[in-house]
Amino acid sequence: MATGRERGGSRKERSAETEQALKDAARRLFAERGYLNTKIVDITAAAGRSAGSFYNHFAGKEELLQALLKDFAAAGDISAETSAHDPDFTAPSAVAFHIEQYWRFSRLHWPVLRAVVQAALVDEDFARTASRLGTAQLEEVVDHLDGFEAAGLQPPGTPEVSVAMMFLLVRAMVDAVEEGMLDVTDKQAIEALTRFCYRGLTGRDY
Amino acid sequence: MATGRERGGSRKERSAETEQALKDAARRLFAERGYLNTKIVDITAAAGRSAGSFYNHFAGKEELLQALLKDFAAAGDISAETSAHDPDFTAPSAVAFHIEQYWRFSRLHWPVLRAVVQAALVDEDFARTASRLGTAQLEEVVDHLDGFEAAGLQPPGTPEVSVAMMFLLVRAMVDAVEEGMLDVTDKQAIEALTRFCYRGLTGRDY
DNA sequence: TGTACATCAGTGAACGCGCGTTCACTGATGTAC
DNA sequence: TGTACATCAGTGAACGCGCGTTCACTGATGTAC
Repeated sequence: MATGRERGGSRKERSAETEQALKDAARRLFAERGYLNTKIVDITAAAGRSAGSFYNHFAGKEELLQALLKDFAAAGDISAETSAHDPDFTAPSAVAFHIEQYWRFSRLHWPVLRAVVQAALVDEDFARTASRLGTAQLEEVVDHLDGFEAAGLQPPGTPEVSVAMMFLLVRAMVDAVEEGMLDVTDKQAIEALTRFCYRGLTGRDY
Repeated sequence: MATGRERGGSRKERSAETEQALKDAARRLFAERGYLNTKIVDITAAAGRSAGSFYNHFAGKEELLQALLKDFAAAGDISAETSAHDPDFTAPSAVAFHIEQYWRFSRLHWPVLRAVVQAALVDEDFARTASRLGTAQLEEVVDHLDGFEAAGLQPPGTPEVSVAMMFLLVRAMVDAVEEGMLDVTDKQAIEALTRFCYRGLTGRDY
């Protein structure tokens, strides 16, 4: 008996099931031991399928990761919820909002984001993807400093650099927490980041 | 003719030359294409030696990287110059000093630091090393916030988290600059970081 | 509805590539006498 | 100082491991009539 016993339905259903099982297993293994340390047989084994089955669904590990990326882009939390918000960083609440959004987004998609960063070390295409992911938010947010001059505030550097520091810090912090180097709750992290960044950007206390 | 023509001297000298050539080549290749993408034959070829020669000097790529780490630890700029300094972050100059130190250190040793991070993805031992490198500075510096209460200042989080944010940000910024994602001079970067961090830590303008 | 054939997801052993590592060999440097 | 032998850095072809990828095969689902 070659095909699954207890798995049901039509061919398409079973194929979709297997594909999903592979993606789930991959996401879990990527998170556990990293993209580079995860072998294809590890994925198929964890998904309860045979090695050969993998290639009915993906041309390779890279394509699987692309699929994971596509899934999370489809979820589209990046700019979706960020659409209706206060675009003026002179207000602490605006900074707080962006920090929290970006924090939650980064933690939620951490397994995939981390996998992309690791894949980028070895694969040209993912290097570009990673670079894009890193700078995507920047452009949408640079103009949030536009009100500074009128408010008599001076950002710590050029708008680009100032905003970049904010995002770099959040990402670095997520990494540190996920890697277990820093032991804080989400709430603590978000608060500390918000204060640090609001102060850092504006020069106002908070 | 097996051994080098134009390379001179005693056995020990020639051996030391080769070892140095391998280390130089490795450091260069690690910087160019990354630790994981650098094969042992790449190193030996770049050093103008044969593949087998490598193992007269190192048991593997990991041990070579350990040697590079040792070299840079021997240079010992980490705490050496940081010994005589102002340990009170209520003073902008103290923050500026630490930022600049850490910035220059990170950029100087960037090839090796980056290689260690990459090696950590695949090698348990380097994971520990990388973790240590990441937190080494923290402990030496947490007490620099001790004067805050007396000065009526409140850091953005616990002392650990506050100081961690500073170092994480500097490191993230070095990465961004080295990877070409951000285009700033050292001077610009150091100034922006100093203002951002001094403000972020103290809540004072600067 | 039943029968005969086609298609397709899945299987797992086998294949083969890339690369790390070994090893018999070379020729020069070091040592013994 | 000269000769004979030992040692050692370096060489590069060969070996072999790990892992990605293929492929002949199975058995179930889908289709034709």
